[in-house]
Amino acid sequence: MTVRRHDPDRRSRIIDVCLDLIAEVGVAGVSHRKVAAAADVPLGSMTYHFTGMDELLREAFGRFSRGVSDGFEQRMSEATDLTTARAAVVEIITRDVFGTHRDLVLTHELYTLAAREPAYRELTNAWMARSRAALERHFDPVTARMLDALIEGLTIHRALDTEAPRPETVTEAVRRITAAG
Amino acid sequence: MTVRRHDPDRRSRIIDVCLDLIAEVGVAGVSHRKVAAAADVPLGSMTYHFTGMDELLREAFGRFSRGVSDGFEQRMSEATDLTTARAAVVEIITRDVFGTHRDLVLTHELYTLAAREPAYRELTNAWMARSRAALERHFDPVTARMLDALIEGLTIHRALDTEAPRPETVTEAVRRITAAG
DNA sequence: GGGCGATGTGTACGAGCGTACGCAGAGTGG
DNA sequence: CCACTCTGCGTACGCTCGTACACATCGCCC
Repeated sequence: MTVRRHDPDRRSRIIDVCLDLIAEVGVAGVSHRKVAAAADVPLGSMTYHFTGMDELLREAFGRFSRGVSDGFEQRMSEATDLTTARAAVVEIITRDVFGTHRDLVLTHELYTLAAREPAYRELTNAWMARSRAALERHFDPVTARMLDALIEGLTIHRALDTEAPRPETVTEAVRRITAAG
Repeated sequence: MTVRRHDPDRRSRIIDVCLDLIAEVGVAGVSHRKVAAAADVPLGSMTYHFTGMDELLREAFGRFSRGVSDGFEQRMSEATDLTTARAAVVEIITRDVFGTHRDLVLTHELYTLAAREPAYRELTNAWMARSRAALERHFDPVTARMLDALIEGLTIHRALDTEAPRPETVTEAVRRITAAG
């Protein structure tokens, strides 16, 4: 009948496609059938590779948050002193994190899940812990914590507000937070 | 047959119940039928009072965001000088905004919708504009903007992180941001 | 009192969903 | 070349969904 396709990356590809689909239509709009169609795999593959929608979602968001964290750490590891560290934070806010609409949407979808279900909160916890750790390479723990929150807030407002904060505002905010107490 | 119940607040009650339901099971889990059952109205009332799910959701989140904004303005209007204004902001972060789990979840659900659909972004825009205006009663526009973002970030982290930022951290962050440039 | 809009409701239909499950077919040991 | 196993797939079932629509009931005006 149909050619039995032997691609060992199928499971992984399903996860990627699932993320794309979530970004497009939201967690609410995702179904086994749609993912299967988008990934060009038979419906049966869904139940074969994943015990259910929940497992798929958790793996997808795990992959996503790890990816964002990687970028964050990368960016911070390139800084060598206070000045470059500050600049790195500004870069993260204004370019990295939600550089793409996809990332923005996915982040909020994850937060929404995390707000309701503890299982997903483990993902956000790990994510935030890694962010803070990366920031603590250059700032004291308390400042790192504030910075992390500031990054979060500015990025969200940049995305959800019509008039985004101007670059100078971001730079100034980072300066104030990182100014020695 | 069934007693025709004449309550003129039915439409309004449906909206309230819808918000509760969203908080409980998420936008994804809400359906006409569930709302109808929870509000104790016949299924037909749904289509009678609302053209569709979208209208219901938009009205519900409109009511919600207006309510939160009201609280925000209230709190800020009580401040009289820099010290009390700072304290008010701290209060907002640590107690008001997402004092209840319900508010937290609803906010994220709204953000998620806003991230994808412009129609809902109008709600978040208005919300943020009002927040900023309230802050500008006590702070210059640029500082107000930063503060708004900081409030956002700290509140989210307070909700989605296992180890919430300590109260002193919040106070200190507000102090740094509002310190004269 | 009787007719008639307006208001509100019950029901039925078709679409889309997750999941279970029987079965095809490739690989392998004899 | 056969038999058996294990990977992977197609299909069908039962359910929930949004929506349309025919109909009941109320208040009002003549």
